Amino acid sequence: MTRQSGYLLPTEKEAPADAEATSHKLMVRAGLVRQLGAGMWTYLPAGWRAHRRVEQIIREEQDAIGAQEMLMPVIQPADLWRKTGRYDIDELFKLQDRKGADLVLAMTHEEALTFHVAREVRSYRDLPLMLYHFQVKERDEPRPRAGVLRTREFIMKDAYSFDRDAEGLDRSYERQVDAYDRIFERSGLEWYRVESDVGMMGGVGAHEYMAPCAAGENEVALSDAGYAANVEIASAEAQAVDGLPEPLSAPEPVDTPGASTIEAVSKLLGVPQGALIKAMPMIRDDGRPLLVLVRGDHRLNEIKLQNRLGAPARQASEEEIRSVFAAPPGFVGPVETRVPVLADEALRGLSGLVAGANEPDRHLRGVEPGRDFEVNWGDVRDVVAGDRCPNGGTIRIEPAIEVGNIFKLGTRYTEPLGARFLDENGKEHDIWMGSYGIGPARIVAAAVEQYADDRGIAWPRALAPFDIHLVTLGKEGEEARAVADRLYEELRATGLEVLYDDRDEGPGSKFADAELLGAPLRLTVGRKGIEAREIEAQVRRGQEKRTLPLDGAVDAAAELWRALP
RNA sequence: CGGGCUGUGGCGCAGUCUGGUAGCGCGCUCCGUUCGGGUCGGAGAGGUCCCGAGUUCAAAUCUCGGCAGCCCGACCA
Repeated sequence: MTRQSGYLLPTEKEAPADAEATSHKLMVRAGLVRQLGAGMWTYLPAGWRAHRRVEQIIREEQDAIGAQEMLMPVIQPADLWRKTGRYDIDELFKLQDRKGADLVLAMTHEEALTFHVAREVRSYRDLPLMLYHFQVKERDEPRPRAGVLRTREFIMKDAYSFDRDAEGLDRSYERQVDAYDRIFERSGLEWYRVESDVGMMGGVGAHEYMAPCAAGENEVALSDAGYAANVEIASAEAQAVDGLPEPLSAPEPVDTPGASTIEAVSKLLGVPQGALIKAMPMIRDDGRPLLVLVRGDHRLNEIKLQNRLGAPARQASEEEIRSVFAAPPGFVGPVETRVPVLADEALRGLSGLVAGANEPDRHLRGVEPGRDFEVNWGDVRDVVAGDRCPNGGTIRIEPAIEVGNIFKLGTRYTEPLGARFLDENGKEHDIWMGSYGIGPARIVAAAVEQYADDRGIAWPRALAPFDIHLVTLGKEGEEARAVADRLYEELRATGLEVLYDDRDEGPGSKFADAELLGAPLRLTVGRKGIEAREIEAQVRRGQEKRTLPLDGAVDAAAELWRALP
């Protein structure tokens, strides 16, 4: 029953005062969602419709690659999480039952499913296996934000593959890549598949699916030549520095009183920032110090550094800089330092550089890595727009929202949870595992972000809560009302999802609400049109209007709808 | 976790500095009017001023403590 007169669709003229993101404002204004607390959101009927449409696309594509839908609990024994070493994650909600037993609210379901697989799968004959469910995830986010884009509770489709070896995992992973490509293609979103960091998940490979939009929390490095990677791991050739100083035969000191920042030194000495060596004193996880160098106009990428080192590292405190690095903060440099040096590739081959002198108010110029100090090399900087891709393209950087991610986990979870199988020779092996997540709410929000205009949402056809918004301007007893009533029934009979605005409102507010809610096609039945034996059709994207003959209007509308994006 | 901001009918806000009857717009109810782009007029309903303690004859307003929400950053499976 989707007559608007009886449907809970509370639209608002004004957005919540504290909303910033487009999707946050519009999803509230259009009556799709309401907030219950920080990072806690209720889906009202129309919003839940959009969510379910996304779910259904995902479900169909998962089923199509042989994944089997199931359901696992959110509340779980803490022991499982202790076994995989994830119990101490801050984002994990922890609680106790009345007996004092430790429980957690699951943030994903690797532990639970691997627990079951460890018990039910004994033989290579049981593999490969692909399972999934749609289930609430709970995460104690340090900072929920932007409406439904980052919440503490959300529904995720998470799928898990189980294979006998790495080759099997590769095949399962490729099947999910195909399924995900189809899911996002069908959703109508603009999207990229990008290489990504494996993060805390552990494992051996990962991709993220990104939907570009202004409210996105991630940055994606792209090139027209087809390169696509999360900036967290993106790699490219640095642009040359304009105006590098002439090389010197040996470093020479130069007074730089008070110039402890790249900008200050650059200005004081009249050299470009790219001619400076930015020296970052770091302390590795095992306590060993390390001096990391990047070009002055570049930024250190801590994820790439961590991957290069194989272990986390943090910035040294000022105290540690003085004691361990024997240098005043702001004037640290690689020449005659007492700690190992790791330099970014962008510094390779450069000379005539300026670096800290490890004494107060002084720098060295004419520095050349390799000649003036021993160095290990690594790619540890953020790429910047304009860098050259290995394949020839030029990097640009766009904000994007992560709408899906896929991981090759390997034996990260199966090993600690004892998920093993016997091969043909009766020999036992760990099962190889992959995990594949999608957040339907983010797909909904990304669609709102990508296609909104100044009047409201403009859904892609695949995700709209309603296919057609039928608006009657006729009052009870008028012909326009009777015609619209009939049209409503006939449209529904074709299988289209129709929202019928039969409210006793003026045309202005009905049109405004329809454009705010954003169904791809609006049909208007009014007295003027009836007299001319026609109804008006307006395509939401671009607001193009046309008239359809009243006779055969249902078929004409359905045909028009099918042609929409 | 660091920085900033905000809590006043359903929504958006004023009032707080300078203590003294709680206000405006939208929305809501009823009557009339209008009816292809948020009509117009009239009459109404609706508020623990986030919570607690304190100062005072008197607190939305001053003081102290707490809670909640938002934004930036850190963080983020």
